Amino acid sequence: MAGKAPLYRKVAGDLRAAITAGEYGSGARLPAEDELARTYGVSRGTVRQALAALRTDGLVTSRRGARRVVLGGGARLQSFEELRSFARWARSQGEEPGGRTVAVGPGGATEEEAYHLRLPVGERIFRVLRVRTLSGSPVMVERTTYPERVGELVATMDPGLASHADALEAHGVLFSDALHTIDVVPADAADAELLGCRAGDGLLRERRRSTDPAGLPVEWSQDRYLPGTVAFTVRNSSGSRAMGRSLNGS
Amino acid sequence: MAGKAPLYRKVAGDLRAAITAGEYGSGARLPAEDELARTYGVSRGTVRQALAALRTDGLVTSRRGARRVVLGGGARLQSFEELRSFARWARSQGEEPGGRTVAVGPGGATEEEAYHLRLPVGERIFRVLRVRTLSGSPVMVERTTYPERVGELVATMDPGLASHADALEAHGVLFSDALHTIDVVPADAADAELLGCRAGDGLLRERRRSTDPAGLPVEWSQDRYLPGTVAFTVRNSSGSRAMGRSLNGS
DNA sequence: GAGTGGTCTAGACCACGAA
DNA sequence: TCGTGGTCTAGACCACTCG
Repeated sequence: MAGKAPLYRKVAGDLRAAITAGEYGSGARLPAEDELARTYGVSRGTVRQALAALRTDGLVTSRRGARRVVLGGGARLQSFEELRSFARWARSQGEEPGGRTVAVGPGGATEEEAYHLRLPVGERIFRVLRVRTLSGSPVMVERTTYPERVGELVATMDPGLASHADALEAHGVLFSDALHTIDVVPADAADAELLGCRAGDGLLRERRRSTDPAGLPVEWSQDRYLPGTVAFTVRNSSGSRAMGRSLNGS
Repeated sequence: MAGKAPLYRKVAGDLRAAITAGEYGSGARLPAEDELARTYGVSRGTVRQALAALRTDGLVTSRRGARRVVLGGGARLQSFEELRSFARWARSQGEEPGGRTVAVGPGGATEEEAYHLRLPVGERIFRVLRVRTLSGSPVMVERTTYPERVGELVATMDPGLASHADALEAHGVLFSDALHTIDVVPADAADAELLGCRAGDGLLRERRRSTDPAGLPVEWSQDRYLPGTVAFTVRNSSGSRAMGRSLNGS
């Protein structure tokens, strides 16, 4: 099984397991690349590819001339998949994601929508307004705009569907890249009613445009989270960066 | 000059310039790797290393079997350096960063501080409270805890210094990795007074732990931004991720 | 000075996409 | 089917760290 996985992934997986199992100890030095290559019976290039992944995940450091150092395990990585889909992320956190589609329908693209979806103003698009819940409690209002070809699929979906992302992927809509902007915005009247907060309360806002491998926009979304429900986590390094989303644990 | 830069960086730079100059056009297909290798007179491996960087920056896609596609230029990348230091980021945005040190002094690590700095509770640490400004207006309150060896350097610095990061680096304190958590928190009385807002207003909070190449924590900070002043931007892809911080432009 | 990671090359085979 | 990106190898040299 898993015979399809590339070699470097297997090496990375083994190393990750060994590190999180504490076989090297936090702060310890990793074996040299040459030695790892011998140990795993692969070339040094493959080992380096595996280590690059661990570097991105913040598990090890790297510095020319010095051995790699194991960074404290602590926070685990959250993948692009988990970041992209509220439902997948929630499940990975052991929460039960839910949702209710408040409104869905076609319309003409506003200037903002047209800009983000790279369409002419007035082009036919689909808008979806949803309330997302964790264990039954509303935590987020999601306003998404889809280009026509994607929106037509979404419009036919079950209003109670937990994950649009899964369904879209099953229809061949691929998500490849996303650009997120995170800030604070006061709740408007609609937000207040849907989330059960007061108008004017500061909400955590995430705006997101996702594109497919060909660079075509597939979604433009504006999500507003109730304070204290989620936090976004970002890991970055000189040379590599990573991000995820986490439940608020404080 | 810059003869010291690795080859793949030069290739990446050339490609980046060509792309942002529109030489390929948004949505266009990039030349094949083999062709780029011939064009630049380097091996395919080097071209791939350059393209990996562009992929991380969200400038091009990649899919096995298909040519790479140029993604819309739009938002430019913000580097780890800009993300790490408020002052450097501000300057990169054409803003004039300022700051005022409200309080600084040694103390014993609280449980939270000890956890994040990986020290025993009660260990000697330094706390710094600063107000950061853009063009003279306060936009952020920064509460930072440093381990002793770093804090002693910070404590001797000019209270009006714009960039602690630059000064620390000059003293050999290296920042290599950082983990950020972003959420919303109501302003307390101190925040309200320092930022000139009302207590209870929602502030954008960024908590951050930075470590050096050896994995030793060098800083634990909690920053609170006035709403509407900054937004964090994150770019991620299946296979690579990036993040930055941006001025609020809405 | 020895060890180690960073860079680069040349070539190979495979999996997938598109014509 | 053919071109393309993804993976892997073997070996080389350099820049840097550390004892």
